[in-house]
Amino acid sequence: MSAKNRGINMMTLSGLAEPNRMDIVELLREGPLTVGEIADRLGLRQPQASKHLKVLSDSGILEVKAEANRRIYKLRPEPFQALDSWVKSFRRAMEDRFDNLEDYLRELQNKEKS
Amino acid sequence: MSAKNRGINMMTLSGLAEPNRMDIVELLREGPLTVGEIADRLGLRQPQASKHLKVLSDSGILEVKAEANRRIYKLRPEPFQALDSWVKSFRRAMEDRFDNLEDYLRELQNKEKS
DNA sequence: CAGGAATATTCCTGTAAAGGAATATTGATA
DNA sequence: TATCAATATTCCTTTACAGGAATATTCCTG
Repeated sequence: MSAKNRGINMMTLSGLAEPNRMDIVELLREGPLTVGEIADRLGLRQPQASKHLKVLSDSGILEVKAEANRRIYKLRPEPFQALDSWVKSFRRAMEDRFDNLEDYLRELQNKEKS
Repeated sequence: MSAKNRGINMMTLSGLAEPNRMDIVELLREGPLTVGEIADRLGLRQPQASKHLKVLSDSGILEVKAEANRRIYKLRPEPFQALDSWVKSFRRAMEDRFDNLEDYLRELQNKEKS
């Protein structure tokens, strides 16, 4: 019943809003990688890498493929598409209403008269 | 000398990655508003509204215009443009490299032989 | 200039989340 | 099956941050 509808999944944002996780995402641009490689390349300890990867997976940003011993993580397109739509939806707001502060000021003035 | 360069400002993400602040941003789509109106419409207490607005301003997402007693907050386009560029820059990564997990698996196999 | 409205700030408290260290789990291999 | 490599999980501690309540600040108006 909770989990308000916000046009974008907040987990995507909070997932990305942490430096190490952002670095992981940037690294995975180049292609899928194992936990070990991710940790190495970013200078993270393995457990922390695993934890961040879990957060990113739970938020839908990454997916895992188990390959024997290894877990190979890669980016999922969906959250990025969603983020793209969301950001795009601001274009109109930006162009239109933004700089008619004037209108709003006039409104305020009117309300003074009460 | 810190503040790593990440193609996107993390403050934009952490600014947005909080439900009340996201709600404020969504609300301000419709146009600029005073602190009091924002608090009213979102059912926030005035001090919390002010605090969130401060975070959003400091992160560059909002700007303020002082009008006598009131402070009128509105969205700034730049962070949204930046976010748009950043997200767009993933398109190639998505299309190209994503689903050649196969390549990576072969790589891994080769490394086994050492 | 006293009082009130709009907003910001401070202080306190609770909580979520990140890092460190240790350990558990799973799969491959000798 | 004992062992090793790769990864996940747990427990602990510290820290960042959000909300509540109170108070400060600023500006307007009688």
